[in-house]
Amino acid sequence: MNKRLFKIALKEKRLRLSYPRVLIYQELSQAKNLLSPQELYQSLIKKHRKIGLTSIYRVLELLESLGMAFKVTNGSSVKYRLCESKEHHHHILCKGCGNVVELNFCDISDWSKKVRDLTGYELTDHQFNFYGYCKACKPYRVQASTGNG
Amino acid sequence: MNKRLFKIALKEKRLRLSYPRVLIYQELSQAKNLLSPQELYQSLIKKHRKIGLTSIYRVLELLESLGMAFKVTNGSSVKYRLCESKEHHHHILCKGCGNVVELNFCDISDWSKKVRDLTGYELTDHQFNFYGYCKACKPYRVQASTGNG
DNA sequence: TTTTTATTGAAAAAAATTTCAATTTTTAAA
DNA sequence: TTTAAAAATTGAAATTTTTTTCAATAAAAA
Repeated sequence: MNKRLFKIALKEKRLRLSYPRVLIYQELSQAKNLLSPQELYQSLIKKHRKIGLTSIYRVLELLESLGMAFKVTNGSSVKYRLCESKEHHHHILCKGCGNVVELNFCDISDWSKKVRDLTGYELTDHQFNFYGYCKACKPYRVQASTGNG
Repeated sequence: MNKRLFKIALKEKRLRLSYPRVLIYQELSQAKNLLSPQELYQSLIKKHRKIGLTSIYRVLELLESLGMAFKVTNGSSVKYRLCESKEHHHHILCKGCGNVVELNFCDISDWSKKVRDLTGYELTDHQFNFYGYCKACKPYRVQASTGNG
């Protein structure tokens, strides 16, 4: 997702396009792999950019809340990547290599109705995550859980 | 979910039914509200139980990985509750009061096929979370996001 | 029992969050 | 424009939360 859209998203929420926000956004968008807050911080420091670790955490959280970044928690490791699509979507993660693929479809209508009827809740949003093995990892797969009822 | 099932689950995974595990399980099962690791720890210390904070974190993680507890992250607050059902299920959280309801259904067949066809991944498990407002909070609802595509 | 193996918890380390004064950005006024 | 005022944002330091390490202990198996 490109910088222009970030700018627009910020404007919409009356948030400011500050230097740290741009820095962090750019660094993420250039990254080949998922980045941890620490990696992101070190990477910027190495480039002699003025940035505080606090801002790293804050901006990553902001990007996630805007639906522009995806947070991958793997055990105790936390990493982020920018989303390719600006539309609402879900993700699937490979349990072997950690690769993430975006799923740009979302048929939630049946679910919504069922959930509403069953609980009386008014749905505002949702989050689906899928886990599995990608084509490359499948052959090496050991002891995969089934765990989906 | 009762203690017997915890015992069985541990045995299946060749894990031991240790005193800290039982303690924490019981404390959670008696809790009226969701509990943070710190709350759980303080609560046990007040009752003069011998327990380390490290174990709290470890056992909560264990329970979650067994599908017996649910971790609710709300901003920077982390809380846990025991699941009522031992079957695979999903959750819906109220954005107003934080209440959690279990959703004991899961029609994932369409999704599975779609995801497999689209990505080539072999699915092992998934996690759905829904957010919204419960009946009680609906009238007070302010500025709800739509965010579900 | 004895042996093997898993688990614990204190302490240390690391990660994440909060606080708050200084700074930056935006808006409003001249 | 330029300047002044208002509001949001920053980051260093302090704090809190979470994780790791590892020797001691407890549980299960032999």
